Amino acid sequence: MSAKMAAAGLSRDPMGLPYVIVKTENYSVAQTFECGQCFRFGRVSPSPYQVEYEGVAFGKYIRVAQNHPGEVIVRNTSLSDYEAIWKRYLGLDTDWGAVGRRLAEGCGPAGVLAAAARAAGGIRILRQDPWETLCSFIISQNNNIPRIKKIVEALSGRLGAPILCPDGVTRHAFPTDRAILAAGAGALRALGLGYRAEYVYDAARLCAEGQLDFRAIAESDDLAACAAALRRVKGVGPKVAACVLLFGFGKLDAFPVDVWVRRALSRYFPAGLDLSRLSPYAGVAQQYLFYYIRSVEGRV
DNA sequence: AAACAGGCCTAAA
DNA sequence: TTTAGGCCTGTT
Repeated sequence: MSAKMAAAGLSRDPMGLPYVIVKTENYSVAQTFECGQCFRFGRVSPSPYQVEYEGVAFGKYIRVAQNHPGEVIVRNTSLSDYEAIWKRYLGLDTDWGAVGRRLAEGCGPAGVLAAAARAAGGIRILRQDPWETLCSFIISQNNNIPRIKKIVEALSGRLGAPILCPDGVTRHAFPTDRAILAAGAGALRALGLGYRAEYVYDAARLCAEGQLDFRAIAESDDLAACAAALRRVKGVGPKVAACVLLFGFGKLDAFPVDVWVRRALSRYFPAGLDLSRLSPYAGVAQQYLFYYIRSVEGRV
């Protein structure tokens, strides 16, 4: 994976934004940001690029653009921020070819998983901020993606640190645990979280009290233990815990089972699916399946 | 207008 | 250990 700034003196694109071009393989920016793993990115349209998404992560505003599957353009970033943040966030430090080969050998050339991999193989699992991921997927429960996005934006806009962006718009970071704690559960309810307000508040409380050790989770290889740690937060069950491990910690073997995946499993694998065949990348297969059945059902 | 949305909690078998 | 209701809120 190579990243380079444009040559010296050309470090800004025609719109005046500093950018980095990354060579890669079979990367779909659209699938990656539309597959439901993150809630703060949206399509930029019109755009001089074939596809372009914009959003906030790790307290910074970026745009991610693409003209073909072999190249990703990260806009509004310095090279050092790319190396320190975006390379990892965008999954550009992972050998996805190896992931694909392992999944292919686990599920064979025919069958639904192979079809799903063909349809959704451009997806990259993002490595999002664990705290933001935890809150976002608590909010996601019994909820739909447009409203999840709306709530996360409301939370950020009200409680997150402002970010002045090059287009003159002020955007906002995702709020810290302290900010949520200070706001109180009532304020969260007023922002539209509904009964999830108490859950997010509880997450903030545990974090602020040091009862939730993200570093320990990040360093552990014991998925069950990691999930158990996350489930100490009220409102975090098996599905949300798995999502946080997959999308917030890059634990690619975590396998969230939601209504869609449950549907896919019962429809396509009535006899059951042996997840160990997909290990240690079962979560990637999960995301392919999720994307696949939703596209079959016309939801994407 | 009843049901549903990338679940989870509590109570009860 | 598994199962039944209830839950904020917006949309269809």
